[in-house]
Amino acid sequence: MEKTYNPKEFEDRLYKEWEEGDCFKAVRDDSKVPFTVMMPPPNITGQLHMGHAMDETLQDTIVRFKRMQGYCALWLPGTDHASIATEVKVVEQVKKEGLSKESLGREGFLQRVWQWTDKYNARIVQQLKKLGSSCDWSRLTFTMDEKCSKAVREVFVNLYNKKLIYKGSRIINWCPCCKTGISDVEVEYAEENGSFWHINYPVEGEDICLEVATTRPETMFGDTAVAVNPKDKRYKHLIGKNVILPVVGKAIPIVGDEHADMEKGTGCVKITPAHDPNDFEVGLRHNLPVVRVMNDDGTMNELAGKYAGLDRYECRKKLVEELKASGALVKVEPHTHNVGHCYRCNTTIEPIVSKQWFVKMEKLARPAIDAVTDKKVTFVPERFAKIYYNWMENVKDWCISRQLWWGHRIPVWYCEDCGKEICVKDDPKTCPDCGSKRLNQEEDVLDTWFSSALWPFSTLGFPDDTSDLEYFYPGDVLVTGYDIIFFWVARMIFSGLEHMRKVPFRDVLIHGLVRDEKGRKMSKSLGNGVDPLEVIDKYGADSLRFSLLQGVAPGNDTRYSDAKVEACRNFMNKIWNASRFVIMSAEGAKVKPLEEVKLSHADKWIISRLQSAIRDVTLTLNKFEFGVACQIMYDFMWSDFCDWYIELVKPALKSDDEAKRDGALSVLVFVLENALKLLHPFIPFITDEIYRNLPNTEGTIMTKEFPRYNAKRAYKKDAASFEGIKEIITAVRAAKTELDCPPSRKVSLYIVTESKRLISANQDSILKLAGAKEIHFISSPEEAGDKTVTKVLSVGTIFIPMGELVDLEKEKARLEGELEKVNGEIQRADGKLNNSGFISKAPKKLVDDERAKLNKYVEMREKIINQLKNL
RNA sequence: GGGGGCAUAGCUCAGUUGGUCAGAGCGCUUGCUUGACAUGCAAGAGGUCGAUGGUUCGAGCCCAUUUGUUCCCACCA
Repeated sequence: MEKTYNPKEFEDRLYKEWEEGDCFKAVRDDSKVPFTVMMPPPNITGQLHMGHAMDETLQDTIVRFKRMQGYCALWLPGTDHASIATEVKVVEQVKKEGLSKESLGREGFLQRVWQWTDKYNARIVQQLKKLGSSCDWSRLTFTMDEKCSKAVREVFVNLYNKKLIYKGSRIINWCPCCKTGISDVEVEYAEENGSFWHINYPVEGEDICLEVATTRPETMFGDTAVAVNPKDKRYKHLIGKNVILPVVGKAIPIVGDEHADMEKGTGCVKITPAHDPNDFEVGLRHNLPVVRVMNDDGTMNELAGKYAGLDRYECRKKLVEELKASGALVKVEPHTHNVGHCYRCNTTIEPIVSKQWFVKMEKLARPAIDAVTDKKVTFVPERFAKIYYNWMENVKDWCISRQLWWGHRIPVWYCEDCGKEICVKDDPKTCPDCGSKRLNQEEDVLDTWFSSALWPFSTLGFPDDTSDLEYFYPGDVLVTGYDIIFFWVARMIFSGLEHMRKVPFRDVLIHGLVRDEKGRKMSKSLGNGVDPLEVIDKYGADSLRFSLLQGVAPGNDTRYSDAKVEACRNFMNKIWNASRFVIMSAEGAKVKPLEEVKLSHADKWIISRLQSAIRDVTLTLNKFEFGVACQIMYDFMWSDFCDWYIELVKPALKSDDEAKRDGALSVLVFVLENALKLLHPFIPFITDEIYRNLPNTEGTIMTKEFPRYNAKRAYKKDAASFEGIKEIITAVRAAKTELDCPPSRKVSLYIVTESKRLISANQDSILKLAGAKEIHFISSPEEAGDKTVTKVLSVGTIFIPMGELVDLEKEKARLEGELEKVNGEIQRADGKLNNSGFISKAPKKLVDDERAKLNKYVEMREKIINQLKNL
């Protein structure tokens, strides 16, 4: 093995071996319990970013853990066609060649998108592999694959037949740039400085005007009423009369509607049903005509009269001028308001009435809410369930049609002859009513999330009753960020319930965002994104993975920093070197099973620590507490194993006693091998590379059994008593530092203790690690001489003669400090024990422990006081 | 307007049924070429856990109020 950890040397090689060895493949095995994770399919438009890196690392860790535990673990990968995002990109691309969607035609354009897909699909898969993702690539699914299309049609037709899908005129968010409707969740709001134009609408036949205010004056061409509140005394009497629309000169009615807020502005509202969601509702209540005055590209249509063909903002400018000139414009106020923007191109959204397809949500939402209340689906952390409820309980019908070309085309045909609407799974040849062959398919495609919603079962062969679907559905855990709970998680839950009659997964593990070093969201516009591949190139995939898990609380955002990855890389280096030491020491030695080894206190101690680590890592991983699990392994490897155990066994390794040497080595190898297995789900590459170099191993670590807690090997008592040895060593080291004594100077130790046997047995370790030359057991402090440094410990009291090296004043000060500390402890314990509430109500064990502590401290105090006297 | 999150050592953050929980990493101080590792070793300094009140024998941990900060949803004629 090389001297320093060099991940580049083995990461790609190992991944290839895993893949070629079919280690990721999940094949139905009825002797095993399935464990299913569906990868949230990354968009083919994107590169792998830190958010993916975190998402995939979490999933991979869970899956590797479960796989090693003996589950038939399936991690199914895939990619998403991302209809609008991809279409925008490809339009941009062909634009550079002077082409457009229209010039290419539907077929031609889609061909280009497929080319694009093939290229970038491969790229993202490659990137996922670099991370070490152990997914079953033989099942890689693209949301536009044949099997997904089949599922989409099945579901669409079923919902259509159940009347849960309908076509209707509604106000939708229209993006004039993408020329498609987008769903509410795809709209991003931002504060903008605009104006409030106050316009006078003269009342017909009266000498008064109603003043209305608007932020979008150009929509006045579509006004079909002015509303006032029916309770408003100022205007009540005018209800039923008409106002004259300025510029247009058309008479429109004054209606009474609650929507008009008496407190707000003048209390009069212009009603434009075709261009405002609230106005649309008002229009329905009063049976007002819906007059659309804008084209799909954001220009005004012929109803805008002389402004027809002008862009909406150009029209606004000119119209305002005209209103001003005619005196209709009362005033203009500056006004900041939230304006919706397209999440893809950031163009200002125009609410426009339009014919769209919708999924009726009411009936679907109820069971989906119940599934979470009934704990059939559990959000981790729990608080995200609230966000889910909040949305589900107020969910509106889902607009699923998009005026795009890239996506699943809506399976509805219209008969050119009799006008029949046909919705069927297989392309119809003739009209079932009139037999006509002149059928035209609906132009619109479906919202991307329509196919994503089916992901948990479309990937397994739905609607066919496949063996996989039966075995692997429902999934066990879905891992994703909190930003797509609405878009995706909610829709998968109700889709699973509706079409599979079962929830799609039991747990939803929600993680936070990976932010930049300053805590800002990583974004293209800020240019602060960190490329995971560059990080992997620099530090290795394991370091990146570990840094994304360690110290992160479930559901919380985390900051990326090079410093953190570097710290993790150092940990990898530590593991690497410790292993190198073990492997080098093992050369030529016999590694025996633990049963054949006589175990020392230190051996039992480290094995005991290992058992704790096994127990706690298993426990925390089952609860998805990755941050805690990482910390346990970090401390175990670095502190317990490297800093203590390896140092402790070095003498034995150099010993001439073969049995002793082989024994120590057997324990070293045993502990390391188990630790590597515990670490493998987090850091798969380095653990496997080392594992393959360990004696008596064969093949890859990833298919080995995850360690199980062994109570017999917990050695609780031995482990606890060995802590006393560590205490002595630490105390001597500290004494030297406190007195500026070089650590290399060997000192004599005098010990008053009742644990003589324990200390004798570990004499070599103490001498070596504490830097001592001899240990004398004495029965009274005087035997140590009069000038000593004293350490009062739970295993006994140690005295170190310091001769002239000792600064008496310094030692006195130290002891006084110590005395103060002990006094504090006594006071605390005393207080507790004098509290009758504590004595009577706290568990007996705690009270006893406290009493024991008090006794110990009182004893210590006496000893320290004695020592001070001696000085 | 509705709902969250966060506030713990100089910095970034852990702390999940209230009882060795006051922690880690980085940074800082002091000392170490201790034959796995200076991407290292040893010993340290550093925090009244945002504020106030409450529940409890006992509270970063539970409740109420409050301050600051941040996010999501809704609305904004």
